[in-house]
Amino acid sequence: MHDIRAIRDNPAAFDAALARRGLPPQAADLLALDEERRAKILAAETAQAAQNAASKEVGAAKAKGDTAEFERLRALVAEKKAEVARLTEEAAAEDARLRDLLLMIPNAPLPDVPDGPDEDHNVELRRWGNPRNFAFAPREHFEIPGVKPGMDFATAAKLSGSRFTVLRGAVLRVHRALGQLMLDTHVNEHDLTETWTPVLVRPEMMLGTGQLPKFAEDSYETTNGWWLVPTSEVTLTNTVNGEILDEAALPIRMTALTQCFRSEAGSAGKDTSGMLRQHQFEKVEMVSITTPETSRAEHDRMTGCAEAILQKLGLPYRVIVLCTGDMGFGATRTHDLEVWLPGQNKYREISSVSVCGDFQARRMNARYRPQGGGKPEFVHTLNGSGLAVGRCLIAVLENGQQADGSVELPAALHPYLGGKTRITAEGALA
RNA sequence: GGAGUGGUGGCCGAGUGGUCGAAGGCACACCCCUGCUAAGGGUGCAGGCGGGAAACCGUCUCGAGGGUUCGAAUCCCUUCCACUCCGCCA
Repeated sequence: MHDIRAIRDNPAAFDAALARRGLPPQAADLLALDEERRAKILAAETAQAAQNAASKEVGAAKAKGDTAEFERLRALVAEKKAEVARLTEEAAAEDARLRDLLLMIPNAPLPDVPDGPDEDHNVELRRWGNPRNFAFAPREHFEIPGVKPGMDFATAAKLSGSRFTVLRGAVLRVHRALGQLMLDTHVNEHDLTETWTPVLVRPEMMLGTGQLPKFAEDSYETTNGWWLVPTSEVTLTNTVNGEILDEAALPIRMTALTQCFRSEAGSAGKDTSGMLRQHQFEKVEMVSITTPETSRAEHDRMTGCAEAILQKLGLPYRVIVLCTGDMGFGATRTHDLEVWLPGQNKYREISSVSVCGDFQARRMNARYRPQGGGKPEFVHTLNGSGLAVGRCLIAVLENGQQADGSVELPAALHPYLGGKTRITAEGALA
């Protein structure tokens, strides 16, 4: 959420930021509403002050036994009270209107984010690793003979419908190993605190991180008003919702392995084969809570944490910075990691690492008290996948596939597989 | 699901109709003393909103919403949440 005072101070900068997102200017409308709102507040508070003053006099009049004056003041208070009630209600309504509008406006891109309308204008920052040369036509993950017995879409469709997968045996073991490898790496080597959270949350939390109110159709709501998290960014980030933290406690670095639930509304026809795009998937998430001064450096650090996983697995990838038109709602800058999928012969997103500035913090009212005292300030928040486990499984399978239908697994996984190194063409761990 | 208790400032914790935005403690900041490793003293220190160049002023907030009253953290209603006991249960 944007700070209305910042918009007041520099409306042109605000509209320029919107323009970079491909949105029409809104500062004038917002500020007009803000004017109205402040006028209402002033009127309401002036009336309130009058009522309070009269109230005090009432007490004095009563103490003196001045009945006439007492009754006169009583009437005055009653009159003011009605006026106050009307004006405060109007002021609150203006305030809510303004807030509702602000909640729907995306974050401003940082200056060094490339401009562009869509993903074609994203900029590649670097590549790591070289795609294998296959002496045969590499298959997509769900076509690999050794994978097929462990990846059952028909049964999943019976149970739940499309965009679900049933995993079994060796493939599932690799899936589980990947999650463990990621968590261990982040905990042991990156100093993140492993955290286990609910996946059902109150709507206020979804509002805090920005999924609500604008993107309600992308997530699932339960019959009693909980929401299934589309990412544990929601729970990890909202752990500081409403808090005033000591600066000394920052940065707070968390990681979690959770189920994620997305309705994938609007993605009909996209990635319908395999388990690339699912309604339910597993993801290791990273979240950092920092001061404003350190959030940019933290962004690079977090990007590195995600890259480390792909490097351990020997999976070729590239890092891109999303252009203004492709960035998510709450981000000021986003790095996507795209892993090489030989079956598709392209790089596909496997991680997205964003620095959100104080955008989410303002929604959550999450602050810290600066060292040396002073007023609380909003924290900065960052989140990133480290990594999407299902997509990582796909990458491991496709990159490790052999001509005979078996899959060679990365050495980093072997300890998590009881020393086994491959999936046979028949689907067994060996 | 049944019965009960409770929600106060960054934290802990007093406060049961007016003099309370709120004692005390902790934490934190600055200063003094001491002189050395969980010593002492002093001062300051809730947050939001609005006005103001600023000093500062106004206003709201004691989970939330509503009510009683001239006046509510304190009384009443509703609601949310937490905890305890019982029941059920992975």
